[in-house]
Amino acid sequence: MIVTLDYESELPLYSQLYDEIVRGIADGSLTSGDSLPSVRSLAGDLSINLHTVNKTYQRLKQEGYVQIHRQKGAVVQPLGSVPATPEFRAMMSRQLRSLAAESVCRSMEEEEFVEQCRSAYRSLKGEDPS
Amino acid sequence: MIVTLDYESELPLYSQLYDEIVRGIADGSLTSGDSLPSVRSLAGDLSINLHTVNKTYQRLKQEGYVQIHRQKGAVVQPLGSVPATPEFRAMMSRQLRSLAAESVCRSMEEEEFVEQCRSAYRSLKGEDPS
DNA sequence: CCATTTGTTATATATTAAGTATAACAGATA
DNA sequence: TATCTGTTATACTTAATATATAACAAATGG
Repeated sequence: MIVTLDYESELPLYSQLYDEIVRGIADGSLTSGDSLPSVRSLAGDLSINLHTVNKTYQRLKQEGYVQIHRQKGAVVQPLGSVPATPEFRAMMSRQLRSLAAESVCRSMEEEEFVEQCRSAYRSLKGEDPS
Repeated sequence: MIVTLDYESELPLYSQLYDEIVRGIADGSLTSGDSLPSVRSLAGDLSINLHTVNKTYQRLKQEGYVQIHRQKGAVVQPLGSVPATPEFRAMMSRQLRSLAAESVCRSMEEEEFVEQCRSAYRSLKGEDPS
């Protein structure tokens, strides 16, 4: 799994890393039982601090995406073991409303907006984006 | 237009305020030619600093949502005068991919995901969310 | 048994973002 | 000419982000 970080991004590094790993789980490149690299080795590969990686792993654990064992490291949980909680849905709704508002202001019609969303979803599944 | 700010949010105040105003433009409660409150009066109403409001207005201006005149203040531009630039589409795509990845991990099916997106869009237009 | 690797915890520090507090300036208006 | 407007400048506090070291504890493999 190849991870690239953008130091110019407004998103913090630990957050970018979090996103990439979640994407890996979603698209199947990371699957149940896989171990993530150790915090030290991944930090070394990315040339960032071990605590930054650790913060990412702690968040992944808190959400339930991985379990952390003393020696095996961060182990990916089965896809679907994390429920769509009300908190998640609320967060999703907030973000979607902001995106939708900007899209409306920019004259994006409902169908184009929805198709962008659908294509984002399908791109994870390796399906035809159409 | 009623604006409420959440000091517990991870989003900065100027960003929350930005979102609310864009939403106002999108849903029609703010329309072409309307003047936003002066930075001082809005800051007073919200009990925040004038610079925080000013930062919001500067971003709105930069995006093209408002024009700022010396005495009239921030004047809302016609809906649709801001194009869906490639930069906007890229930002939208990034956010949607993150949302979609988390949704896939949480076993949200494509149709449910897409319907959440559609409903976020429709809620702005006062249409039936179904 | 022992060295190594693992996550974990603890400090300390530097940088930047966010928000506030004041003050002053300049253009427009009544 | 007061008074409103946005604007600019300076200073300050707080919190978030990221880094740098160091040490500890559990598990593994030789």
